Amino acid sequence: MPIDQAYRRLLEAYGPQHWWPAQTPMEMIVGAVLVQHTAWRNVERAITQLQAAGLLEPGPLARAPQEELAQLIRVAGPHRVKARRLQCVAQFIVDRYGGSLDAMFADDPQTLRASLLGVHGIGPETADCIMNYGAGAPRFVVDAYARRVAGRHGWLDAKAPYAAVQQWFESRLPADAPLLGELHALIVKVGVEHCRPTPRCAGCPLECMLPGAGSHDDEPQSH
DNA sequence: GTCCCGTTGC
DNA sequence: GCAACCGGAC
Repeated sequence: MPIDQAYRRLLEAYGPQHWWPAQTPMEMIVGAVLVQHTAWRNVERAITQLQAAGLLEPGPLARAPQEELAQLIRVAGPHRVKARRLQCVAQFIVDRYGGSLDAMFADDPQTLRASLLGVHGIGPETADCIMNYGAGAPRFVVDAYARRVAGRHGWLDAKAPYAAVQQWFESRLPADAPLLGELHALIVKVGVEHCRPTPRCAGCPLECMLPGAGSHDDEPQSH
């Protein structure tokens, strides 16, 4: 069972990440949409803009002029696409739960996840971010980094369907929302720092877990 | 030029 | 299955 060992190594190396980095649940949801295929650095700037404009609430966000909203989040990549997505999510919260996130998170988890997947702009990864970090459901968030790390370590096929990758992780770990949330955060960190498109294995906390680790003679030695 | 904590539409 | 969305950082 390499994954629980990997979790311990990452936690030891990096410490708790305390995700999701947000002041409120709505900010968390907005961040989860904005971060799609975008560097987090730019998402932070966009959220600051939305905060200043008073648009980190479902009602105001849903009612804002789309062009205006798009300009505010311009820094976060495909802004017109994401403006539309944010408003769909905000409208969903208003329509289905009267704008109350407490009401939304009190809904049955399986029902809520299915409903979220029906909202334009929310795919499986974004839905699971909201389910774990928002609703406190024991869901592992499968992102490109998780696929990359797992694929390179030979744990599974990186191109497997979302549900299959998620099942691989969840079946090997406790059904514990904080733990699964922490693992996702740690995997993002190791992904940003080491498991990049071109791997930077030197100094990686998971270096010694690579297939064939210790059998190579071309690795820089640290002692 | 490549890549970024994806999702949608063709 | 794959391009479009898009600006910023390296």
